[in-house]
Amino acid sequence: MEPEALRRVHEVLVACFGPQDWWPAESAFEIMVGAILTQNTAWTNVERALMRLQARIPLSAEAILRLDSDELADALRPSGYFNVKSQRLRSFCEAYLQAGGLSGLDRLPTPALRAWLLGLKGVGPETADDILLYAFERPVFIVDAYTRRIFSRLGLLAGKEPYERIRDAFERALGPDVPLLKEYHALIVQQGKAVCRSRPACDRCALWQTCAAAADSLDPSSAG
DNA sequence: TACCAGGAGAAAA
DNA sequence: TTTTCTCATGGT
Repeated sequence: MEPEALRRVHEVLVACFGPQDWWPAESAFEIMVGAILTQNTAWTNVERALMRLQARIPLSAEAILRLDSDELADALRPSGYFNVKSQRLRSFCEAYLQAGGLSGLDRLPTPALRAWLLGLKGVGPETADDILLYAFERPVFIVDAYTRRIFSRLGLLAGKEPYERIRDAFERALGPDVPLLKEYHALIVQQGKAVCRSRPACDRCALWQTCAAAADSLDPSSAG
């Protein structure tokens, strides 16, 4: 993964979409809850679920654990997979409190914190890195379906590389720059929504084509 | 009506 | 080890 190519893509995405200022949440704990609820789910549905949950309880691990299981699942219904996600959220809250909450976990070095997250049921690599980057402000790169789609379109990824290989390549190329890593992922999500799965790109990908043209214009080797 | 969305875990091959 | 199946609502 060429660092220069990744920086150029970032320039193009900033030019197309502007600053994103992510993650949309009021607290680190809300980021963690959102990261679990957004698994394979549109963010608008996650927002509905968060609103329903906050209409019932203040958003805290203690309050979630006090909530009846059925009522928790019902609150999460709009985010889909509500039975699965209610169990995952409860087990996350139990482990979170046991580990000393935000301050307790924040004392861990990044590799240990990542290992702790990955040891939780329902937290895979993407969710763990969402939490590490946005809730704990640790320098990790998040690899999601949009990352694979966009960078395979650009010819920079084959698309089926293992998660860790892609993450490592991006982190080495971009360096431990938390604001950059946050913004880059947010921009990828914005761009990813404009890129459909069909090949070659269809009309729905007009925005993507605009960005691709902008990328070409920034690439001195592709002039002409 | 059919497809897709900011995944993860379990089972099957 | 890799692939397939399951979980589920809401928008287009």
